[in-house]
Amino acid sequence: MSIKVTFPDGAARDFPRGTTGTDIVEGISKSLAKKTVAMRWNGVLSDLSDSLDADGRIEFVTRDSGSKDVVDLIRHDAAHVLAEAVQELWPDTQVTIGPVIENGFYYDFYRPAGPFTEEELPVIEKKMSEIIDRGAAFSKEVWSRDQAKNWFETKGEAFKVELVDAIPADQSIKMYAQGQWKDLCRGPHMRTVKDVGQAFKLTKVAGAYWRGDSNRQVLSRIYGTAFPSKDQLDAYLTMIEEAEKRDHRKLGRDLDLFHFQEEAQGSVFWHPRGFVIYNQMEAYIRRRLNASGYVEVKTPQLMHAKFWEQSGHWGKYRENMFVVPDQVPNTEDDQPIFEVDAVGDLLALKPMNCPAHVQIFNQGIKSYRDLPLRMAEFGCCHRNEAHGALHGLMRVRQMTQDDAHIFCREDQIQSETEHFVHLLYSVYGHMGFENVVIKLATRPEKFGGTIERWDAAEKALGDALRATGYDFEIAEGEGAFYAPKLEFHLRDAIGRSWQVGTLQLDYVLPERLDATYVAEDGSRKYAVMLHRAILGSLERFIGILIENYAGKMPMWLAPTQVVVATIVSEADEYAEKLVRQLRQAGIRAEIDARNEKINYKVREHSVQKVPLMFVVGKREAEEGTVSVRRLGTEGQKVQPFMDALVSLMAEATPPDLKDKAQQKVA
RNA sequence: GCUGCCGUAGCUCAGUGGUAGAGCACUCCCUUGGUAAGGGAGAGGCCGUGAGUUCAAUCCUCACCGGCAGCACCA
Repeated sequence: MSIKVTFPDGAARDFPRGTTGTDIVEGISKSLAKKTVAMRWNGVLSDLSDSLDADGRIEFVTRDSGSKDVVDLIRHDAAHVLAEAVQELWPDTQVTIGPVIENGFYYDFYRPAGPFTEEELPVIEKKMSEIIDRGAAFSKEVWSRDQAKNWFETKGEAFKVELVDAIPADQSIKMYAQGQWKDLCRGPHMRTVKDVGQAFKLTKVAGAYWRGDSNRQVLSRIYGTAFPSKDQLDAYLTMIEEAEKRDHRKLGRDLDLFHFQEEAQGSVFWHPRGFVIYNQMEAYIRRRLNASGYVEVKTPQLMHAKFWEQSGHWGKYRENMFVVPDQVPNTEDDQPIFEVDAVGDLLALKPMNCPAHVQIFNQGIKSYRDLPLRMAEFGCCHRNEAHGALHGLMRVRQMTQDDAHIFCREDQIQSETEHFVHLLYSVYGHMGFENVVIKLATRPEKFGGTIERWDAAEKALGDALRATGYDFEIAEGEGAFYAPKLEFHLRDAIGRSWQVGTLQLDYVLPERLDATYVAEDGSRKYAVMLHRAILGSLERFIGILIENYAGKMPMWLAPTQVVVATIVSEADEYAEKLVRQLRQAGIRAEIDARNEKINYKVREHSVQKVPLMFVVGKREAEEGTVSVRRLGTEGQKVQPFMDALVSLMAEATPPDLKDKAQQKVA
């Protein structure tokens, strides 16, 4: 009996049934066999030692290819080595899981003596090196459920026992041994632990909940990363260091954009320079919304708790709301400040704008002809986020969203979605973002409404997305309880992904708050609501912008667009005149006539990331010129001031207005 | 909120059981210098807060507050 094995180049050969990948590769060439650590069998990444029982396609995974397969295998195996090292050092430590993640791997442990410390990492790394040098081969065994349970129970591995129990009955239980050490694992693995190589590093320790459940045991997680070569590891570590320099929290302080302080945790103090960016962004998005058929409204910050009961927020969202007693505070020192025992005495700061927008929709009677109604608000919302969740501008307690609600008919969902996605991509394009990840978040376990409606809504969103041609992922079960949603994610400097834009399809709120319109046939129908935001919160979006540009904001957003710097004090008067003219032209210009050398001024404004400098000395003052120096470039260009002003004005035009100007010309 | 680490001048950080130091920034003086740091002087800190140990605490212990990382939660 033989099987037919097809190679990547299309050639096919017969091998005896039960041949292993190792047999095949060794038959081809010793040098290839030496480099090969795993295979793809019919497209599935597999152990090289697997025996092959049917016809199929084979592809060898070589360690020096540097492919994602190899990197993942190295990291996965490194996680096993990490676990063995930890158990060798602290035998009473229990192992749990150790997956590969985007830039490395981690392993969660339970150590009775307490969590690991940073200081222990080098010790563990050393032990890992030893284990790798010992070079034990990986070998796979398929065990029965009882055998696996007994083995882990005997070893006191309570977490592993739970994992074994969780494996579906129809799946086999695979154990991988590396020498004496064995772990439950779905594999695959490389040939030996030596294949991991020495280009690995443990990066940090942190707590993590067992099975991601905050009610369960906190485990001690060790993060690490590994690469095929030392050079790649070093390059990665350098990249991380560089990325940390663009942390918006650091840049916010260095560039005097904003600050936080403990009396207002999670709320931003925008400094004049930072608020320029904020205002530019708000003005930009307001123009875009106006041009896209939105109307703008403003609704109350504080509303009665009864209102939130009606909207459903009081029940579902109260723990995230800031609640304020509707009472005069007691001024007696020995008395409680407030005496509140009923919802009737409470107000709440709005965490969302949607219910208030429904109130505006509900004023007067709406006809199907009024739909879609796109209602926007730069709504300032307060959410009582957990302390540990706060993160600079990315996660705040007071935020302003470029929020809007589209009230529409069921048959308008798809066209409104497409309309929105096009607008969103146009905005992201203007902001310089190309890598947008879209997720379609589908029905969660707990959901409101009917399955039919969910299916229809998910289909509408999916169809609309497909019509726009953008790729998207499905985030299974991640939808809001009332509706599926689209999430638009951007990355920060160190690769963390943040949701910015969103589009949520909501049938529930219009029904709760009675948002109806008169249909063509005269009947009353509930409107469908699309909750949508492009930037998400302005705070977060600006945080991402700062990191994306490493603080070097494009001209239209730069807090200071140009500094006129004098070389000698004889040019002061000329410089003042230029700044006046620049400001009259709407340019954000500053003068630097300090008693400092030009080198010093150039350095300082470069560090402050001012995009342009007009340097003026005696010569320029006499000739009516400026010496233009652009951030990030060497050398300068002397040109007449008016020429420089005209090109600066063009460059400082916001991208949407630039587009418009171009359209006019065309 | 949970786990761990951290908390000294505006910033970045040294440091010691006997109440503190550097560089940059800041103020003043000298210097008018042609594209990334000219020279000098000065001012600036209840060493996060509160208890405890000690003859003595910025340093040791505990609690609290805050920051950071991860988790959980989310724009």
